[in-house]
Formats: sequence, structure tokens, C-alpha cells
Amino acid sequence: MAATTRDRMIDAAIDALQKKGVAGMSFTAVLDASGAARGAIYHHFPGGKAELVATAAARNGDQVRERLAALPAADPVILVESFLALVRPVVAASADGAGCAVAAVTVDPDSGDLRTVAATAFDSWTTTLAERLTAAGADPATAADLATTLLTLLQGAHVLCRAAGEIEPFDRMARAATDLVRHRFASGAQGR
Amino acid sequence: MAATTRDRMIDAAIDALQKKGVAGMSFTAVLDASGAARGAIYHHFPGGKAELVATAAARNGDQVRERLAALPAADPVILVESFLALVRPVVAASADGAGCAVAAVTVDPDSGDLRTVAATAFDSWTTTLAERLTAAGADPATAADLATTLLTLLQGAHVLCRAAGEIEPFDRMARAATDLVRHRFASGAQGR
DNA sequence: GTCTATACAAAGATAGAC
DNA sequence: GTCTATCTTTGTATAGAC
Repeated sequence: MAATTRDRMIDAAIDALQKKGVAGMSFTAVLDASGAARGAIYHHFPGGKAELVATAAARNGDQVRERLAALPAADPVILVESFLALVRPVVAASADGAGCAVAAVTVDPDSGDLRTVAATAFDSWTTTLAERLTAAGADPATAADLATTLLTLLQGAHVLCRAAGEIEPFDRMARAATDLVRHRFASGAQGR
Repeated sequence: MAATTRDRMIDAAIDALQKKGVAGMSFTAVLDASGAARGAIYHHFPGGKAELVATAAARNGDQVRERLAALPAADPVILVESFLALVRPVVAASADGAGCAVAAVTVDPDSGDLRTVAATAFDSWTTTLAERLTAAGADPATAADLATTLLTLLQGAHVLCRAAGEIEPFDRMARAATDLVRHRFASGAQGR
């Protein structure tokens, strides 16, 4: 467990981004949470807030990609079910005021670089999901479309559940999505 | 066309919320865009920023609900197709830096009231969509789940397309969603 | 109702001692 | 590398003339 000052600042920034967004994230909050001193921020991140935010979003993007890569190579039915099970706890955190740090970076595009960071992260997630499908024999084009749809559902669930303050919208969506994919890809395993 | 000062301020606030979010929306931007004077803001909105933001989000929520209510009462296949066609131009605007003003209000929950405004708007959208389905004979529970799923897809598409700077993620998702719902509800019209 | 001017707080960014 | 202190800008909020 490294836990250098720089690491703690990045983790604190990820947390602040999830809860407050880019404009709402203040250095004061990051410094308090990480225990760092005020001047340390420009020592580790000469680019200031933009650099810290970009670094935090990129790290969070990698963390999520790694978790998605742990999903099994499986047919669409199994993959959708395991994807929904994997992200449910994350969305539950959104219902309690958190959110997706990468999505947060897409707001307030003062710097186009931040948007690029988010686009890169989302692309890596989509590619990772699509690979799990093609590894199981799915058509590449179909796999890409389905992977994008799953990512869309994840991001939308963050928004709806944060608004509702409950996980219920996610559960309703998961029920419908599971039902749809089961009927569409009936050749796959039917149950859990 | 009324166009009172108050109206223009609300419209300017909606625009600022879409692009910058709550924390990123400044009075200066709203006043510049609406042509109002600095003091006017507390004259029309004694509650300050919180009241202006809540009013703007509620108005935008009503505007969207009205557009959703214009959708035909139809079976799931037709409804999904017409829903996607209706929202595509809106998502295209997100790809260019805009976004959903109601979703923006769910970030930075300094005041729980704002979260409630968003939850109320989203509920009204879901109810409106579900009504179009039940009016066409769909099972109420199924209609509610499908309506929530459509709304989830819409919000997710805003996020992905803003990050990508393109409408492409929406089109990929729309293709997959249309395919899924056509196979699931094959009894309905098959499409063009 | 509308405008100008200003008070007050918070944020980002720097300088320089240690 | 780390800390304290401070500058500058921005933003919210208010006061008061017209």
C-alpha cells in the first residue's frame, strides 16, 4: 500500500468529482480529505486543477475498465446479467449522492482535454465489454452495439438513481433489460 | 411571446445548467444572456441561486414532459422507435456541449430540494411514457419497467455523446435497442 | 420594477521559508 | 518535498438611487 501524498490527492479528487462535479470540486476539499498542504497541489500538479481533474478521471477510468475486464467471456444473456450484477453496487452508491467521476468530467468543457479523457475512458470500457462478447463468438458489429448500450444504461442509471435517492430505477431497468436480451438471444442459457 | 425579464432569466439559466451544471452556472452568465441587471435576480428570485436553479429545472422538466406526451399511444415497438426519433435531436445537442438540465440538478446536492425537483421531473417523464404503453394495451408493470429503461437510455446517451462529441454512441444504442424490442414484442408492427 | 455600486466569502494560483 | 502565508479573481448577496 503506497499511499503517497500524490496518490491520496488523486483519490480524494475522484471522490470529490463523483459527489460535486468539476466546478463543485474545490482544492480545499481535496486537501482536507488527503491531509496535504496547500502548496503541494501545484508541486504535484503544475497544471493546476485541470491536471488534477484529468489525472483523477483517467485513474478512475482505468479502475472501472479493470473491473469490466474481470467479466467472463460469455454469450449476451450471461454477459448482461453479470454486467448488471457487477455494477449494481456502484449505482447504489450513486443513489446515495455519489456518481461517475468520468461522466462528471464531461460537464463544463472549459478545456477540451477533459472531454477527451472521458471519451478515452468510455471507449476503453466499450471495447472491453465488446471483447467479452466476441470472445464468446458474437458478431463484432452486434457486440459493439450491445456494449455501447450497456454502457449507456450504466450512465443513465447513475443519473436516475442519484435523482431518486434509491436503487429502484436501476432494478426496474435491469429487469426489463434482462427480459429483452433473454428473448433476443434465446439460444444462450436461460437462467442464472 | 411574453419574454418578460423573469422568463428570459429562467431560459438563460436552463441553457447555463445544460452546459455548465449547477456549480458552474454563474449569475454573471445568466445576466449577460438575459440582458437583466444584477439586482433583478433577487427581485424575481428571493431565494437566490437555489430558487433560480430549481425554477429552471422544473420548467425544463415540464417542457420535456410535454414533448413526450405528444408521442402516440402505441405498442412497445412503435413507441420505442418514435421515442428514439424524438430524442435524437436533443442528444445531438448534447454531443455539442449541451446536456440535460434536470440531470445537472442532481449533482452537488447541497440542497436536497434540488434533488427532489429532478426526481419529480423524471417521475413525470416515466409516467407519461408508461401511459402511452398502457393506453395501447401493455401490462402496467411491463410498461413501467420499459418506460424507466427508455429514460435510462436517454440520460446515458446524453453523457456518452457529450463525452464523444458525436451522436454515434446514440445511434449504436438505438440500433441495438430497436433490434431488442422488435424481437421481444414481435406481435407488434415490424417497422418500416 | 429596474439599474448601479458594493460588501463579503470562496476559489484558484503563487511566493518563499523550512 | 512540504508547509504557511498571501495575492487575485470570481461569485453570491445586499443596499439604495431612480
